[in-house]
Amino acid sequence: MREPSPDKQEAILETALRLFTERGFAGTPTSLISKEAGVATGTLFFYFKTKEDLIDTLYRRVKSEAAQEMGRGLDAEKTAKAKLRRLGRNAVGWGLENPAKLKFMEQFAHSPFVSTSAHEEGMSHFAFLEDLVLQGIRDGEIRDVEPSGLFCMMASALAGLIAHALSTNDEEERRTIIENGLDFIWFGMKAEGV
Amino acid sequence: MREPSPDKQEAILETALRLFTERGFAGTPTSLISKEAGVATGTLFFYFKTKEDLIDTLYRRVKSEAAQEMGRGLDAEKTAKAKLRRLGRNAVGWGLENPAKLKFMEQFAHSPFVSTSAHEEGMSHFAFLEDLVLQGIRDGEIRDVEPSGLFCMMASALAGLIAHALSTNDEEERRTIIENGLDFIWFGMKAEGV
DNA sequence: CATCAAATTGACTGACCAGTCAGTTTACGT
DNA sequence: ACGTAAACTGACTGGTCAGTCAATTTGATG
Repeated sequence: MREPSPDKQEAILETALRLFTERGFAGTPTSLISKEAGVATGTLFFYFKTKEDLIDTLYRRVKSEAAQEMGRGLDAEKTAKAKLRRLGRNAVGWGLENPAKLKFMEQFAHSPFVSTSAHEEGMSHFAFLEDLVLQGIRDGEIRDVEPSGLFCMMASALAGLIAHALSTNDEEERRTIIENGLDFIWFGMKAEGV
Repeated sequence: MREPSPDKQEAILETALRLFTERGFAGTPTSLISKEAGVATGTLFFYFKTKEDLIDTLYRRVKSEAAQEMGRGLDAEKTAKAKLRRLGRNAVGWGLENPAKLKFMEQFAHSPFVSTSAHEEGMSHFAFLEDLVLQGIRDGEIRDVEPSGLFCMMASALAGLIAHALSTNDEEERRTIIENGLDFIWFGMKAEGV
């Protein structure tokens, strides 16, 4: 017998991530992925039933990694304000360090040819955020409105912030962009008079 | 002689918009577009040099229409706050009435296979927004930070708001989502103590 | 070492698709 | 009503690509 090689599968996933962000889903043939990953065409289809399966798997991984990274250290903070700031900083930090993964996720999220199930599964990783906001409302720190709306605004604002922060290479300027962006989000959420 | 028929070109553009949002760029063959538009394959390539040319043309149109719609009636408002509220309402209104065009633009914006030139040209339509924010800062209504950052946050927050507003059919709930969302954006931008 | 099942290979296939082009139709000027 | 140039047609082509499969290699196990 012989065990499946995690190396090969890993190489395929890594190569696919890079190529997808460089050339899009439709623009990267599986033949190119396997070639650049140093495996045969058949091997790719041994590890992934179809091209879509490969994309889905990649999405699940990246999304789960992102969620984990963003939640890091949130428990150490006491106030909702501090938690959110930490979350925002984590998110921006992750996005800056993994621009390829970020781009992949954006592309995936807006592509009409991917399964809804993967989308929904991806969202489940962010359940802890819902709690965070609810707790913040209960404590009077966050404006008492429909939490899913706040969550949604925050998420898209964060995505915009990361994209904008990525557009400069000046370290100082970038820091300013991030701080201003996090302020924007916090002022948008906080209860009046806090 | 014979003049080009605006009807045919229009039919192609409309059909392409619908199919692109339903199936993505890569998922819609030109043959299907021409078939559903009721013209021959060759006619599509008579009006548009390539498939990419068709997509670009569509983008330019939609973006320009969106910008015009969003700027509607802004001059009538006096304060930056009122202008922004009006802008936000216009944007959400447009997005709700033209979900296909919105989806198309999102897909386009995140697709790696479209020309950068079209992107940049598209942005030029929104130049008036820059002025709006600058004026607001001068008047002390808006927080005095890098305007492009504010602009960026506002744009992505608006996109998120529209997407969220589209997710419900309950008229009352939708109104609430929009008002809360616009509040989020305004609180994120306004100067403290205004 | 021999065995065997799983991993791996890459040439191949059937489907699909952007774009072409030689021919046909249309409507306008004269 | 005729000539003509542009609009329009759709069968066709050259190329590409997802996925297959028969053959081969690999390595764990007895």
